[in-house]
Amino acid sequence: MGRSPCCEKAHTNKGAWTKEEDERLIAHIQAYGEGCWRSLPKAAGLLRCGKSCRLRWINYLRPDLKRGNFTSEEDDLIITLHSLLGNKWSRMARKLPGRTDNEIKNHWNTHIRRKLLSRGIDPSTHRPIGDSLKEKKPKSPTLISWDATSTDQQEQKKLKVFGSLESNNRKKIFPFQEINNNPKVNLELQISPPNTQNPHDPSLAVSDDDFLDLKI
DNA sequence: AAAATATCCAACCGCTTCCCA
DNA sequence: ATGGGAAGCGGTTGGATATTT
Repeated sequence: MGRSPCCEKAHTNKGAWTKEEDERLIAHIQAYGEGCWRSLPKAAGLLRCGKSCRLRWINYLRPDLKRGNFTSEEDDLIITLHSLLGNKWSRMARKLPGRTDNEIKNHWNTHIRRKLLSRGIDPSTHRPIGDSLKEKKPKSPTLISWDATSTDQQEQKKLKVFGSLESNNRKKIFPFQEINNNPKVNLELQISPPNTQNPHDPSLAVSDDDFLDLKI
């Protein structure tokens, strides 16, 4: 007794979308808006599962998508966000307007991971590979550091970021100390895990999104 | 020029979370 | 409080394209 499938799979198309399918989906969403993905395919005259329609729209057809190559600033932001969030691609996408979670995930796996590895940095821990092997458990607060030395400009600049939360008095404090103005190169982050729950007053809970409301 | 291999990324799958009756 | 359906999310796959041999 499994769960009922999200859609009738017997008569649905799979694989790459055709131009006509794209046009149908765009026309339908322009007319009726997003949402109700389960019923959308039938209403739009598409032989697709609702999930597939949603994905196609979000990852490819949405008019606000940026597309094209990632800038080095976007790369840096992704690295920073990944060090804070891990593989929370959709959360990262919220901080990168015009980019989708899928796009960021693919870019991470194909470009950024390799870039970090070539610099001797473990992409999952953001620590030098040697350190990652030596230390099994990071102490709290977690220190994340990496060397992103720019070889072309021979810049040696550092940004230190200190984040902290104060839940007792309804204040969130993020004293970010920028030692230099260029976050592209040697970057060290010191973070503490967000205090997402206060047993005494749930209204004081701070979301990870609040914690990440950084100006990087 | 052809075959083999590597890379990229759109799309799928299945699990989790959210929401509402 | 709870169960079920819908949406969201992240890991993975597979096909198209690029590069190398």
